[in-house]
Amino acid sequence: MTGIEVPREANKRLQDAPLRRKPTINDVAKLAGVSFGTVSRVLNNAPDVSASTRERVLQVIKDIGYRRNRAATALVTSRSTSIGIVSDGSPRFGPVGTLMALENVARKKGYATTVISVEQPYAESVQAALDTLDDTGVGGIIVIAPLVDMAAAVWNASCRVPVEMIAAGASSTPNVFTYSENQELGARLATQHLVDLGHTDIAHFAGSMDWFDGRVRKRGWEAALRDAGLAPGLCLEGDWSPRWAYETALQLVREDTIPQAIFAASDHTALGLIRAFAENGIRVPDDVSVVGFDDIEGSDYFMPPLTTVRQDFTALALMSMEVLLGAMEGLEVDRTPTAPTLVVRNSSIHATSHHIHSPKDTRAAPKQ
Amino acid sequence: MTGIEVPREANKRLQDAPLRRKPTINDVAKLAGVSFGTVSRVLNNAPDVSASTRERVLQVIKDIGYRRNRAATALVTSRSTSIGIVSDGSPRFGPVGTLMALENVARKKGYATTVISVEQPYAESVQAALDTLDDTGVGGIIVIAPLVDMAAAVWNASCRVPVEMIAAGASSTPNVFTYSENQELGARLATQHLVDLGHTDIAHFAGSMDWFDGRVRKRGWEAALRDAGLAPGLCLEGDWSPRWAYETALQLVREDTIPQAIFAASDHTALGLIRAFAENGIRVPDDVSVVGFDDIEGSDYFMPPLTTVRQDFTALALMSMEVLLGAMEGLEVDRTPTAPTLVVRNSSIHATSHHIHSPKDTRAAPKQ
DNA sequence: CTTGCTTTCGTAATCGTTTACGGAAGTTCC
DNA sequence: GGAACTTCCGTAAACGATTACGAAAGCAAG
Repeated sequence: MTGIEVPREANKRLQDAPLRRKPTINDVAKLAGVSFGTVSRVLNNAPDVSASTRERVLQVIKDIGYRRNRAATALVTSRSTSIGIVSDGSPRFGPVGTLMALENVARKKGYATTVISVEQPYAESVQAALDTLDDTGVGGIIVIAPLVDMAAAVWNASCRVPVEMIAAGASSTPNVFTYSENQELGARLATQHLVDLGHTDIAHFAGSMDWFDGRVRKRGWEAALRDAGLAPGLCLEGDWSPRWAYETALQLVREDTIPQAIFAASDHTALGLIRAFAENGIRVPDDVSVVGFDDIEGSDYFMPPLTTVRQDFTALALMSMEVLLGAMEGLEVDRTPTAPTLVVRNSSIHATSHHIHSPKDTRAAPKQ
Repeated sequence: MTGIEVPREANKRLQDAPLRRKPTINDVAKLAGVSFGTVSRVLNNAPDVSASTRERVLQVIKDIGYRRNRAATALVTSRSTSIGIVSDGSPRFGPVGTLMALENVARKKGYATTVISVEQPYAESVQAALDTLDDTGVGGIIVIAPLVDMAAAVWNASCRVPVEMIAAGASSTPNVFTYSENQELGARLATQHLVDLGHTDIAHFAGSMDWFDGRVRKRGWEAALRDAGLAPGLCLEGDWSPRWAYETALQLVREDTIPQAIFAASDHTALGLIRAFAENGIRVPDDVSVVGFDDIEGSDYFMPPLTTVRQDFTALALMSMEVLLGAMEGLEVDRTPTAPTLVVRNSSIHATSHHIHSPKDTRAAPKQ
C-alpha cells in the first residue's frame, strides 16, 4: 500500500515515549520537595495549601507530564468519572444518533463513556452488560432501548448504580429512570400536516411493533386522526425496511386501494413505498402525499424530496444525561420531552392539487 | 406519558439491591473458610488449588454474587481489559459502521470499549482523547481516522499504549499501526464494472479530498481507467453530500457534457446526481450508468436500485482488533486488507443498451 | 514567655486485588 | 523412619491514589 503523504511536524513523538513508567504522585512530591499528601491536595484543590507550594507543585506536574491514575482513584473513592451506555447493536438511524449525541455530552461534562451493545436474547445479555459496566466502575448507566423486549429485560435486571433508559413512551419504574423523545408528538405533527392539507384518507405504513418507536408513532397517527374527527385509516404494520414497504405498496396498487395520503413510520419505509408507486405510474405527491420520519441523510434528495420529521438527538442526550447525573447524586431532575420538528418538503401537497387519478373512496378502508 | 405495557416477571429486582456494598474477595474467603489468597488463585485459575476447595469457592462466589473489582485489578496488574476507540464525531456511514463492528468484536474478545470522539482542531483534541483514554487504563487504542487531518494529528501525538489507526490507504509509521480497508480495490471494482459494460467515458463524482476515502476511491478509479487503456475521465471533487452532487450534475446538463457512466464516491452522492438527471429527463441507467459506494440502507430501493460497493466492516474490525491485540503483546500480526464486494443492481447497464440520447463524445473532457 | 488559634503540611491507614515467598501436610523412596 | 519432593494454602508487600488526623510553624493576646 503506497500511502498518502501527510504533513507531520515531528513524526518521532509517538515513538519517543514507548512504555516509560508513568509518573506517580510520589514522583511529583519528590520533585516539588513536598509530601505526596500535599500533591494530592493540590490535585483535588483542597484549601489547605499555600499559594506558593501549589504553584510549585502544579509546575512539576506540568513538567513531567503527570496524570492521575484513575484506577487508583476509583479504588479508594469508589466514585467514578465514567458512565456506561448500552445500546442494541443496530446501526439504525435513531439509536446511532442517540449514541453519538450521548458520547458528546458526556465528554463535555467530563465523563468518559464505555459502551456495550447487546443482542438477543436480551434477558441474559442485558444483565451481563449491566454487570460488566458495573465492574468497570461506571457511576451510572444509560441504556438506549428502542426494542420493547430489551426494555423489559432492563426492568427485570438488577444493578447497583442508577440506570436511565431511553425508550420512547415507556413508563418509568421506581429505580429505572426512563426518558424518551416525544415521538408521539412527531407522529401527530406529521399526520396533522396531512390533515391540514385537506386529506381525509390518511393511511399509516407503520414500523415494527417490537419497537417503541413503531408503537408510539402509530399511536400518534391514531390520535391525530381522532382529534381531527376522521375515521381511522388503513394501518399496515411492517419492519421499517424499504423492502417491506415496497411489497406492501405493490399489494395496494394491485388491489387499487391506494389512500390519498400516507404517513410512513420512517424515511426508509417511505423510500420503498414511493418506488413501488413510481413503478406503477402513481406519482408522489401528485397522486398521493407522503410524509416520512427521521430525516435521514439524503431524504432531501429523494424523488421527490421527502416531507419528514426530525428529532433533536442532542437535546435528547443532554436531557437524559442531566437526569442520570441527577440520579447519581440522588436528586430528581424533571424530564420534559424534547419536541421533534416537521420539515416540509415536496412529497406532500394539498388534496385539491391531487390528480383525479386518485381512488374514488377508500375512506372506509378496513383498519389493520 | 401513558406508558406502554411490557411484561415483567419480577419488576422489583432493580429496586432490590440499591447500593449494598459489593462483596470483596475477603468476604468470599471467609464464607468459604479459606484465605483470600486461595480465592485469588481460583479467580485467576492458578494450578495450586485442590479441586474440592476450588469447587467450594466457586460456589460461594456464585451464591453471593461476587464480582471482581476491576479498578483494584487494574491498579495492581497495570494491565487492562478495555480498549479505547477514538472516532470523529460524524454519523457518517463508514465511521459508524466501523465503530459498531469494533465494539462487537472487542466485546466478544472480552474487552470493554470506551469511546471518545474528537473534533476540530484535531491537534489538541486527538492528544486529549489519547490522554484521557490512557488515564482510564486502556491497554490499546484504535482510532478511526477517516480525515487526513485527523490522521496527521494522530501521527504527531504521543501515547504510551499501542495505537492502531484505521485510515484507508495511509502509510504506517513505526509505533502507530495503521490498517485500512482496501477501498482502492473497491473503486477499481466499480470502475472496472463500468468498463466491462463497454463504457469508455467514465466520470468520477469524487468525495472530499480531506478524507482518505475520497482520495483512495479517486485513485482506484484512475487506476482502473489506466489499466483499461482509457483516457482519464472527468473528475469532480465534492464533499459527499447529495446537495453538491445535485448541483454539480445540474451544471453538467446545462453544459450538455454528461458522461456515459459515472462512478460516484458514495451512495449519497449518487442519490443527488441521479435526481438532478431525473429532473432533466435524463434517465439512469438508460442514458447514463451510475455506480455508487457504501451500500447504505435503502440504496436497493433508490430509483433505480443502485449498483454499489459494499465493505465488510466486521472483517475490518476483526482484523484491526487482531493487530492491536498483537501489538499490545508486542508481537507483529500481518495485515491483509479485507476486500469489498461489488453488488450489481439496476443503475448500470451495457453501453449498447444506452439510448442515443447520450452525448456524442466527451471522452476528451478535461481532467479535474 | 506561655497559651491558644490558624495555617500549612506530613503520616498512616485504606480501597480490593495480585504475586512472590514460605510453611504445613501428605507422598514416595530407600 | 527420616530425607526429599509434591501439593496445597496462608501471609505480606505492593499498586497509586484519598482522607482523617495530628504536628509544626507562625502569630496574637494576655
